[in-house]
Amino acid sequence: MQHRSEETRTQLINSAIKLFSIQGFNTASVDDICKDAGVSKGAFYHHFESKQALFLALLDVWLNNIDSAIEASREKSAPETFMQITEAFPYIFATAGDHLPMFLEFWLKASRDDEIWQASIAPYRRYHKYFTSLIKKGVDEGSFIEMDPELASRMIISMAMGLLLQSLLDPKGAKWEATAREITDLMLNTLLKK
Amino acid sequence: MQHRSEETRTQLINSAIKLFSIQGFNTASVDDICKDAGVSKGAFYHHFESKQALFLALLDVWLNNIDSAIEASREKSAPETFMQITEAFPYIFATAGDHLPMFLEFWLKASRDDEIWQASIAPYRRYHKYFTSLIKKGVDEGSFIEMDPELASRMIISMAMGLLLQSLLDPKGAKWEATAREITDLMLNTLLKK
DNA sequence: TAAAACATACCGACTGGTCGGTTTTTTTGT
DNA sequence: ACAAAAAAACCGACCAGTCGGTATGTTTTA
Repeated sequence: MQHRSEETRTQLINSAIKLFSIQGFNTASVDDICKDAGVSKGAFYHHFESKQALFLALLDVWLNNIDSAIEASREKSAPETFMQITEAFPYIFATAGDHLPMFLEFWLKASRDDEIWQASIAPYRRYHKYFTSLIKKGVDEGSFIEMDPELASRMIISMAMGLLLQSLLDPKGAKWEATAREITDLMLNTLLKK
Repeated sequence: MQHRSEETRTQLINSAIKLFSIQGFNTASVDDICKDAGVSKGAFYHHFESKQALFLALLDVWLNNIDSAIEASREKSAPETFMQITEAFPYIFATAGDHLPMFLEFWLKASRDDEIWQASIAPYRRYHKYFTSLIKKGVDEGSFIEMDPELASRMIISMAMGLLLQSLLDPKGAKWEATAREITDLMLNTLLKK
């Protein structure tokens, strides 16, 4: 088979996402991941230098997914408009919501591991800048109430993060996850529109 | 000494909070905790049935702290008024903000461990009910805009959770943690007041 | 046939938890 | 009041098992 090597690597990453989400980084052992992927330990260390390197590869995959989602939403709506915010959110929810424990796992590890922190923070800054610029534009055009743009964007992102967490925590989680987009819209319309 | 037993237990809990916050539940070993507390392993397992039992004890301490904070804020302001919300937030921020990694640790473990989930969810339900009743009252009295009370309270709690997380994640974390209360007030005043 | 991909066997460090025994505190008997 | 006895608190060596990682051998690919 030609692409066997690539398939092995993909299998390892998929199994890692699955097991890290269920068990967490520490509890899910390398052996577990290999077993789930149907691959030997030797194959694992052929593709990844260490368990930490695998985690960084996972982070890379995840950030690329979000990147694609944002880009897709930018192409769908007119450039640099307020609609981009509401367009982008469903993508972010869909991508992050599927692997929410993994999401938290990233944050926890990033807060304790500088290598992972550095890998995570750059895209976060990019999104933050993106939202900020959009809101600033809205304020300049008079379509939003007067408010510090950075503050406003931070509040919106906070809303999104909080809602994501609540959909994990709440017994009615599924219900709220489904309406997360509507709540965000309501928030945007109520808070920002004049 | 009379209270030696009690002091040993307290020391173990304090060391556990400290090390779990820094290293996380899995990485911080029982030996590490005992060493930090200046106590033997035998003493540890005399006070706690298992490492998991220690974690549940920590959760109990933390929830009691928040309980006290909420109660304190209820006593300070007139009963069942809107002010209680803004009064309570600084306490919640102060209590949770000090041990934010621990905060995430609780959530992660709760999402994977039903025993911890059950221990965590009851107080959460209580606070949620508390906020909901306050907002419902405001709507009835006409001091808030028309809005589903549960939805409104959920948005506020989401804001608070999201802001807490951001203060951990952001390089300007300290700045935002300091102004978290002001942002929440702004949110409340802008979104809910007619 | 050489190199890349994968499998197997193994290592030392470390883990949560146990256990026999010692010290300290409290209760009891007189 | 005071020692004897019982109970609670504490100690630290130790166990069986697991971990991430390595060394070496076998198969597959180009």
